[in-house]
Amino acid sequence: MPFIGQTPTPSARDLVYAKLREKILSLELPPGTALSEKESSLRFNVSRTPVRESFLRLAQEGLVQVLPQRGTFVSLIDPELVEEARFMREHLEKAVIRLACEKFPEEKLAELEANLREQRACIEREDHRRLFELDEGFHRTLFEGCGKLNTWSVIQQMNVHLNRSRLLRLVTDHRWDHLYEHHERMTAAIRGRDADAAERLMKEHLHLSVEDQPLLQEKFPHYFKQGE
Amino acid sequence: MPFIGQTPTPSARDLVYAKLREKILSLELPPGTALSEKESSLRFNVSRTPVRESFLRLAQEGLVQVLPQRGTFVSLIDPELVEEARFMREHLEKAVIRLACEKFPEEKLAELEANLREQRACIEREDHRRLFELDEGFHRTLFEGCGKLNTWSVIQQMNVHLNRSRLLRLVTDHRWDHLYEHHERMTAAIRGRDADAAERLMKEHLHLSVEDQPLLQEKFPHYFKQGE
DNA sequence: AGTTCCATACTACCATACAAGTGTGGTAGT
DNA sequence: ACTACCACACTTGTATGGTAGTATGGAACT
Repeated sequence: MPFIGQTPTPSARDLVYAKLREKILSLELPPGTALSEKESSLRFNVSRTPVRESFLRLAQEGLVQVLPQRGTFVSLIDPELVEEARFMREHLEKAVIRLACEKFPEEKLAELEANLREQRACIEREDHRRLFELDEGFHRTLFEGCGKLNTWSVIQQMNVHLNRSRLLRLVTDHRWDHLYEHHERMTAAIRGRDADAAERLMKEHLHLSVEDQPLLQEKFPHYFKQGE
Repeated sequence: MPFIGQTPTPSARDLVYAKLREKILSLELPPGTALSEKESSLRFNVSRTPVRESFLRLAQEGLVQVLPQRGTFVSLIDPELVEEARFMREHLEKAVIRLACEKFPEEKLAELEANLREQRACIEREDHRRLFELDEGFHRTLFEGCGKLNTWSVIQQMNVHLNRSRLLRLVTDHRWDHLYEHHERMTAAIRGRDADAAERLMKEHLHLSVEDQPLLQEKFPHYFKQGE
């Protein structure tokens, strides 16, 4: 029996998809890079079919752009999408953290606090990569504890654009301390059931992520889609 | 030159996708129906490839479920997804209608009012199908006027589940009059820049769409995913 | 020198063949 | 009658060849 679970054996398509997505989100494949079914199929030692299918999936998520008979390219970061991703997150996460102040399973709260501890450790040893993941995990746990995990998934999809932008920012700016502080104060607000404070904190927190967006666009102009 | 525009000639894949999606959302292919790449390829007179690719796309949107080596099935309606879709819409649309009360282009406001007129006509001649579309259009215009069209697209994706449920409701219940009245009052609130009233109206409006969800699940049990 | 045209080397799209896993119904054995 | 087993008819996953459209560089012509 080949391990029955959510992964009854990951297909070649899924593997290729995961690797490409990883490379795109980490900016190892920067915006604008040309991809090719054939080249990728050689690179991953599979046929063109699974490569092609992973391209289509990435295209649907907006990570690549497929131009028929011309080529497939890593999408430029669209500032409009970045802003709307922030907008969505702000309003949905404000609503969720309000829910959390009413009712939140103790187990998940402990998970948040464990996450906080690891964040502290990451700041010590300046492991920004892992800190980025922990930030994701923190917010995810919030949604999970409120039974809104599907909502989080949908946000995630829009979030890929915001995240590429945030990662770019990480290159030039290392002030990630506020981030931890925010998370800590939000957790405290949930414990204290102070919905108004929690909502206010969340709003500030999410506004930070696009704080110097214009500077980024100036610094890496060829990575961004220019306004119409 | 083959008409350069947004559709440089729709591919076979896109055509198959559009037709299947249409059939699924209209419940012509009810939840649970078995599909097959081969059968569909014969039906649409194309090879398996474009059919397969449209299946994958539908799967990513959650409209079908692909079980490797077993088959592809139209997804059951997941009540959890229906509720979260409503949750997302409530909070995002409340935020958007608030924006609309601050600033909304006159042109789009006129569009809303034209939509309202057509809604009235549809109620007269009991064209519920078209009324459903107009309802979609009304909300879409709201997002468009606020420059949040991408957000609407993301909502739409989650919305497919909510919509199948709403369509099911349409079969048994024809009281669509409130709907028009709500839309009219929301438009008035925007004109009068009364954000609090607008937000309250929107909240009520969206709560209506899942009003008798439990009854539906009782009436069409085999269309819904049962609780874990 | 500048312009037009065309061969060529790409691209993604589609059709088709084969591989591998799954469910089912019939059959042989008990 | 019942059970175990196996062949077979499905399913999706992968590989590959051919088609049509696109971009590009060089040759021929003005």
